[in-house]
Amino acid sequence: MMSSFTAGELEIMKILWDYGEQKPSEIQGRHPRPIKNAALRFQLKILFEKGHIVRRKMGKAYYYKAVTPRKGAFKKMVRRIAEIYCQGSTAGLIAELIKTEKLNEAEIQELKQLAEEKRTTNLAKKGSRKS
Amino acid sequence: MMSSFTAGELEIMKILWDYGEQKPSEIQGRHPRPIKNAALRFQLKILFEKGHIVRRKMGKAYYYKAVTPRKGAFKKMVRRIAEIYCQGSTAGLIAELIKTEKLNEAEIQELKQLAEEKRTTNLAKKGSRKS
DNA sequence: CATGAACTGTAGTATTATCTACACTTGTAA
DNA sequence: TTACAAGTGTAGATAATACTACAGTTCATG
Repeated sequence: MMSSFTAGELEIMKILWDYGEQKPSEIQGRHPRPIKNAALRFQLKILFEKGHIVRRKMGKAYYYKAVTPRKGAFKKMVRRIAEIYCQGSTAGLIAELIKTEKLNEAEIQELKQLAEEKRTTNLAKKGSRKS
Repeated sequence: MMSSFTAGELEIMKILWDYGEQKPSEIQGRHPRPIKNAALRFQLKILFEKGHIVRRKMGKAYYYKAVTPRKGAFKKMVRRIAEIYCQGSTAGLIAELIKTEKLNEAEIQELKQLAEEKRTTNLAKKGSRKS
């Protein structure tokens, strides 16, 4: 569906996002499950053809790098999950998460703090829009 | 990967979650894209075989109903997105959402309120554990 | 400059997801 | 009770994903 990633593609994208430009054997070593070098390279090829990664030759190997940004993929997944479980509302999604996820005291304080910061930032924007 | 849904399966599960027990033609009418009746029924069959839905005959049609709960699927997707984008921390995920999603004044207040309620609930539990 | 470890390209296969076509069945209403 | 609209089951096509095998290429090194 859409331009979202398959499970296998995500495994690889995560490694590229986490560790930056790498050659296949490096990715292979960081892969969460045993995967043959050729199988991995085949998936890299697909990601390359879809435009999610680029590559350049250095020495005798190709080094692969993500071009589709982690944040963009994140946003897409968030929209989707909000769509399916929270009538499309991301605020509703956050509310649901606060209600259902385990959070300790420090984490809750942190979230309240972030919410407050968000509020003042919003107000500042609103103010500047008028001037 | 895992026992999570494919894109097509999710489209159907969402309809079953939203509208309850239905027959294929009804689901077809609510499907987000044009889908042939037989194609839809084929996907229902897969979901049935995987145990995500059940069916019973009423009149001449089978009526399908979700048994896999919406909340469980939600949790699974949340874990996954937290894994990929927030080092597995759901608190980190919530923080990221607060920082990056558009939220209006009322929504922010609501979230702060929820966080506070969560805090007091946590404290209550901690207290009762001692007695 | 020969050699071998490290890479690459690609052809072929298995599996899964999705869709299509079509013939058979059933309930109901005239 | 017959006819037909509404449903059903299923075989087979197609496409995408994932994996395997293997032969060819490249570069650093003795």
